[in-house]
Amino acid sequence: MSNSVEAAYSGSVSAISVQTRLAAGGRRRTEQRLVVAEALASAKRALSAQELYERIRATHPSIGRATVYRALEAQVEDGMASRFEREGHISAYIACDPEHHHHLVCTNCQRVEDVAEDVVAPLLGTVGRRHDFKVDHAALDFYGLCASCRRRAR
Amino acid sequence: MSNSVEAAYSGSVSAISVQTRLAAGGRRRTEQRLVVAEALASAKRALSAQELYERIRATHPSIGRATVYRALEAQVEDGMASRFEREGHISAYIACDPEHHHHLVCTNCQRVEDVAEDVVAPLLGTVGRRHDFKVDHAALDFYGLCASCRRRAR
DNA sequence: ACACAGATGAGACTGGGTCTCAACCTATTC
DNA sequence: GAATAGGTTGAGACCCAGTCTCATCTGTGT
Repeated sequence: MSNSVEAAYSGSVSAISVQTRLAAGGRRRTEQRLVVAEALASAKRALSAQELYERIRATHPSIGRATVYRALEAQVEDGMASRFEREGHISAYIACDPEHHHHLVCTNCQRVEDVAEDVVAPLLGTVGRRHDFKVDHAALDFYGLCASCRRRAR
Repeated sequence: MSNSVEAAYSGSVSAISVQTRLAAGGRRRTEQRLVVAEALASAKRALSAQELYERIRATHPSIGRATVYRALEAQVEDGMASRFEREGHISAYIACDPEHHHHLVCTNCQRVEDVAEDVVAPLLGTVGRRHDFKVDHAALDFYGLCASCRRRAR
């Protein structure tokens, strides 16, 4: 496998932090897990496990389907990705920073943006107080049309 | 089938509005759809389609599995219920008012509360403005421990 | 280098969900 | 109330995302 995988990392998720988190909690840093993380990070949109598997197979034909599923599961657990639901009862995954867990999902182009944390943060406290409920985690996903799809629609 | 189905309705969702919405958009009012709506409404917690099917079979052994799935799907479309994801990639459903689409899900007892609408409503506008994104719908689900489970835990 | 334990790949398997189709209802029209 | 049209139902086949198993391999601490 190529070491260009490293170089492929760019943008908000640095290669170093990915390297670190790939080995979180007694997990091993394997080529496959790195490839899956890279493929997801470079997608910049929500992909199902199956779609990701097929993409990866183009360049790494020997990778197993179960490996991709397991790697995605591990990434979600370690906060490197988050999962949400797409139409048709299938899971979709997107790479993300551990601090940005809420998303704007464009229902047209499937592109995903992070929601600014300071917009949603106050809500968690408010909700907990108002309902006497200890919020552990929340899935705040907004679906709609992104700016460019809206422009194109006209 | 009994007409006690009607009587079973109580609380926030009135029998009349259910009757009306059961026939929304050229849909027909059938015994089965009414039974499914009733069973979900009286559950007061999130149930998977399979669980609901089994509950209903206890009193209506002849109902088909597909019918329950279809009825739930229709209810979600018509705003009488909403669907969200439970651990293990399965969908869970809960009856709700068309105005209350956001939930506090207790990860211990699976009970679900509605989030007060006025708490989340401002957020939709804010998010749309901040990110130049036309929010169509949002899934705002908060997971954690409800007051009574927290008390019991001590 | 060695040993241990986590990770992998292939494929069987599971089970939630969907589809098909003939028979059946519900609502509407005459 | 009979006729009609078209949505709905139940049974079971079917699909496919996701999981499990197990022999083999490989990363990691010593």
